[in-house]
This record gives sequence, C-alpha cells and structure tokens, in this order.
Amino acid sequence: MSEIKAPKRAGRVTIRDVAQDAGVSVAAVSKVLRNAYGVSDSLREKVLLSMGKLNYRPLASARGLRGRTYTLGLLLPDLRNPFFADIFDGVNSALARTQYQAMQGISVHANELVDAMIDRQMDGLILIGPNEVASRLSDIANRVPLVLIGHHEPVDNLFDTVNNDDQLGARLVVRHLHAQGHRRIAMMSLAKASTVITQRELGYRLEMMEQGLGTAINIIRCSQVLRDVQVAVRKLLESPHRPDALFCWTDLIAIEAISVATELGLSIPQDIAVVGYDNTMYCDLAQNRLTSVDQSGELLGLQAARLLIERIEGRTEAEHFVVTPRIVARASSRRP
Amino acid sequence: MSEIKAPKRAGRVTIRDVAQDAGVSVAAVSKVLRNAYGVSDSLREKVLLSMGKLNYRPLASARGLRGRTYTLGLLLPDLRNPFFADIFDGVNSALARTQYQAMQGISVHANELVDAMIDRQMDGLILIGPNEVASRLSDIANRVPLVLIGHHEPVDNLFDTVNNDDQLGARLVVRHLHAQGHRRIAMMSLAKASTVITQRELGYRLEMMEQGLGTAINIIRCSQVLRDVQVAVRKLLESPHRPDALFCWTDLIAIEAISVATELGLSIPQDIAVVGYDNTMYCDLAQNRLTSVDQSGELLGLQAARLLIERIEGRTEAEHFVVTPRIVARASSRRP
DNA sequence: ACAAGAATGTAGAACGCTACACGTAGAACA
DNA sequence: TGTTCTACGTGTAGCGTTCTACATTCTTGT
Repeated sequence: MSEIKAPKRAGRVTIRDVAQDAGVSVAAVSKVLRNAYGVSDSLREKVLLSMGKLNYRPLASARGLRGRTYTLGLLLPDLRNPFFADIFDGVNSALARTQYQAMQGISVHANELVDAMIDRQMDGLILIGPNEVASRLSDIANRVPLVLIGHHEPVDNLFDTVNNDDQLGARLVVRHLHAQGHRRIAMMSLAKASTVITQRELGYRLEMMEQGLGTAINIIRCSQVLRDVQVAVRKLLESPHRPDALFCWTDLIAIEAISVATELGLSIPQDIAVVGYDNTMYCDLAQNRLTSVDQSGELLGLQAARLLIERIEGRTEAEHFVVTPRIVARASSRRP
Repeated sequence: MSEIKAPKRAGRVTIRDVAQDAGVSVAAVSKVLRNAYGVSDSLREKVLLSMGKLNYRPLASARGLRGRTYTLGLLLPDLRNPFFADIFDGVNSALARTQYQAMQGISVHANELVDAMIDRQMDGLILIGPNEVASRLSDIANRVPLVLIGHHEPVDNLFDTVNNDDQLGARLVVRHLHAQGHRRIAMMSLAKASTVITQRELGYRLEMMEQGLGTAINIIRCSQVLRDVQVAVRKLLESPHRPDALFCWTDLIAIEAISVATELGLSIPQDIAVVGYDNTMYCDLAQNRLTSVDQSGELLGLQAARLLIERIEGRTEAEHFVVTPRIVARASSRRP
C-alpha cells in the first residue's frame, strides 16, 4: 500500500514552446497540427519550421483528453499463431504514411483488454477472431469504432468486418482432396465455437455432401492446447476407421497433426493427407510441405486498418470486405 | 488535407461522478485511487462502493497528463519468432495482479516506435533485442524507465537488463555436439551484430578451441530474411567441406536449415546435426525434433516486467538478471 | 468608396486527473 | 489548560492539447 508519486518527466517540448518559437499563438500551432481550416501558407511554414527545429512531438495523452490519440488497438487471441503476424504486417503497412500507430495487446479474455484499450483512449479497435464473445460486440462498438477480422455476423451498422470466405475455403479443401483421390476426409475443428469455425464446418459439410461423401463426414473438435490436440489427433489416427485425409482449421493444428502422424509411423500423404488453413510461413518448409488455404492475412490487416480509420473519421454505414481464398497445394495432400 | 473533428465520447463516468455519488471530494477519490496517505477506512469504503456501483474506470490519458498511465510498452523486433510469445506470457503473468497493462509494438526500426511509445506516455519500456541500436539506449533510458531483454552492455545505472548467459549457451551446444561425436561444427549467425550475437559467437569460438576444434571454426552470417537463410544454408551444405553439425542462433533458422537439408536429401542427424536456440514450441514436433538451448523466455519476461515496475516506482541502481541456459537434447543432434 | 463576406489569426475554456498546500479536529503531552 | 502532533479531508492549479467564439484583415462586387 505504498504511495509512490509519479516521476516528473524531463522538460518536454510542448505546443507552447513551438508557438513561442514561431511567434504565433498556441491555437495556430494546433491548427497546423490538425490540418484545420484557416491557415495561411506562410504561417504553416513558420510553424512547421519551428516544429522541426525543436523536434516537437505532440503528446498523445493530452490530445486524447480533448480529441483523438492517433492510436489504434489491435487485439489478438494469441501470439503463437504466425497467421497473426501476417495481419499485423498489413495493418502496419496501411498505417505507414499516417499519423496513426497500432498498439497490440494479447489476451485470451478479450473483455478486460478491450476495457484497458478504451481506458487508454484508443481511437479504434481491431479485434481478431475467433475468440470473441458475440454478445458483447455491439457494446464495444457503441463505445469505440470497431472493425472485426474473422467474424461473420454484422450487426446493423455498428462495425465493419474483414473476412475471407471461410465456407468457400473449406469447400476448396474438400474439392481438392477429393480430386486427389481422398474419400474419408475428417476435419479437426475448434471446440470454442465462432462464426469462422461455423462457416468452415458448414463448407466442409456441404461440400462433402455435394461430392457424395456425406457418410464420411467426421468433425473432431478440440481446444488449441497442444496436449489436447495431440490426444485428439492420436485417437483419430489410431482408430480402426482412420480417415485418409485430415483438414485442420488452422496450420498450427495441421503441423501438430503431421507431428503426431509421424510419431505413429504414418507417412504423409500416403497414409494420411493433411491440409491446413492460413498458408503461414511454416507450410513451405520441406518437413511440412503443407497444403493450405491462403486467405492473405496481410490484405486482411491492411483493409481492416483502412476501414477503421474511415470509421474513426466519420463513416457510419458498415462495410464488409471479403477476400476470396485460394488453395495452395503442396506435397501433404498429393494423390497417394 | 481534410479537417476531421474528434468524435465526442459518450458520457464516461469520471472521478467527479464518483465523488458526488460518494459524497466526498474529488481529491479524496483520487487519494483512494492512488493509495495515497490520509484516507480513513470509512472513506475508502464509501469511495470503493461508489466506484463499483458506477463502474468507474480512470482514464489513462488524464492520468498520464499528471502522472503515470499504468501502461508498459513492449517492443519486439519481429512477431514471427515464437520465442517472443514466451516472453510476452511472462510479462503478462507478472502484470496480472497489478494495475499495469502491457502494450506491444512491433517494428524493425525501433527508434520510431520508441518515440511513439513515449508520446503515448508509456510509464516504462521493455526492449527486446537483438535489433537495438546500442548508441541510442542511454538517450532512451534518460527519457523513460527502461529494461532490456537480450543486451549485454549495461551503461552506468541507466537501465536494467535481463538475459540468459548467451556465451554459456553457445558453449553448451558445442560441448553437446562434441560429446555426440560431431567435429566439424559450423555456426549460423546473424549479419546484424548485437551483444547477444557477439556473446554466442564468442562462446562458440572459445568452446571450439577448448575442445580442440579450433580449425573447424566456421561462422556464417546472414540476415533473417527467409530467402537469404535458404541461400546461405544451401551453399554451406553443398560445399565440398560440408560440416557435420550446424548450430543456428535461433530455432527459426534451425528449422529452415532442416528444411533445406531435407530438400537436399540429407538426413538429420546422420548427414548433419542441427541445433537451435530458444527451445520454442516447434522443437518438439516430430518433423523437427530439434535440440535447442532453453533460456526460459517466460522467466525473462516475468523478471523484466518486475524490474521495470520497480524502476518506475523509483529504483535508480541498475539490476541485471541472468538465467542459466540449459540444453534440451532431441533427435536432431544424436550421435550419427 | 463601402458593405458584405471570406480568410486568417487569437483567447481561453474545457478534457479528467494528480498532488500541493491547506484547514480542521481530535489525541497526546506537558 | 494550552500546545504540539498527527490523521484525515478539501480546494484548486495545473498537465498539453483541441476547438468554439470571436477579432481582425483582406477581397470582392457594386
């Protein structure tokens, strides 16, 4: 319960210093900063000069108290899925030439983090599925501009969404595996439901039916915890009715599946084909050669950032961006 | 050049609302919030009650303007190395029961990001090497409490450091490989120098000499770009004087090396042993079975957060925490 | 030449919080 | 009974911005 006082920051250059140096009013400097109306070229020049000379940087906290902080919050469900790195790259490249800066938080229970981000005056949030509680999304959107990546249920005009067509992605996988001669195609899905998972499962089911494989439909759901995945995959691969192909909802799971299969002495794709989703950097490795669905995380991130800024700057009708996924075939799914 | 006004936030509960509801002064509420001296139990209780009732959350921007924001900045050089996820877990677990919240930024050019974080009133920063410009560290430390993970050059008492003993780590690798019968041990290092890399190279060199393998010392340096790594590894493995073991400065490179070796039809460890560093989640996979050095990223993150908070709360003498690394042997380095 | 408007600049009140400087009341001591 | 302490509360001045309201100057049309 100790009382600790906040340390005084060493003299920072403030808007007042700039104003004084440029011989203009504080308001004028602020106008230049905000690109506001009523600034002559000569004034702007003077101010910019002083700003450069003094190396002035506006303090986000102070701006936040009145208006915006030029900070966007990005919420990831976990750091370990390399797919999120792709998204982040996209976000950053969209922000490169703007005043905005993305800050990232990671948490399984997004609720806390969302509040923390709002407390910190983030101008807008990008939530990345699929770990979100659908019921709270409108709440959040009412408090802060919001864009969701990986969520298929728009609510009124409350938020924008950026997605790939998950149903189609799953269909592509089934079609591809079928074309390669596989028939008993199982799917590793996620225990925690989400609209993305629902779409992928739906696509899998529908396409299995359309390919005449309805009786082979087999969805195994488990958590993302490594141990759980191993147990589930092992159980599946050791069952008397082992499938000849396995569609995993994300690459990370697929790579784990390859590991388990390898441990069991099964070879891929001869004994079992494996397909992932997200086409992350690990797919290309010779020890994986993992066929996967590319949904272009970078593009998703870029669009999300773009939409979010638009929303912050006033747009109120929702926009929904959808990428068409494409399958990238590698050795893990070749015809046996 | 459009002028866009900041949107008005919907009525947020402020300290004033709480004060009114509790029938006390704003100052009193602030005192409770800050655990300041001179608060009776009865007053504290009243205030806490009102805070709960109104669901009050202090606004970080406003706090920041006067004191601290209870936000720590974590700077990663890249998101793709899964080792950083371990660190982040540690940081988060250290922060779990505090008011502090970590926000993360990723950037190759840390300078910009550091400024952005300071603009946003982060109370302190954790920088994760090895991508830092040593010359600017003191500058940063003079502006904001600083802890470095993966940096071996303390400067006065300016900042704390958290490290594993990289020199020892490298020595352990050489010793282990030597014990497994490998002699021509090469090292894949990073082109961009850093104190961590220097230490690992040094450990490698020294231990090679001590094991009587001085003539086999062979350090290949390349960037982290996938393409570069592939080219470098391929060149090495195709050379007439192919090493029989390869020590890679981080797991990610080791996994890439395994991929290249596999493509070339070499088997591991018969044709070439591979050892990584960081003992990340990918080491355990059956397709990698990568021997690696564990430096306990989670512990590093935890200590870094702890030290940073201490520093924020007033400590001025530097502390330097060092973890003893240990080697985790797997099949990739077994005696051929 | 004069009014009306457009363009340009400034003053100053917030924003939500912290912490300094006090005021007050009761306890402890002489 | 004073006097001195200590514990507990409060008033209020900022912190660095934004933005409304207003003042001033410059154009323009007649």
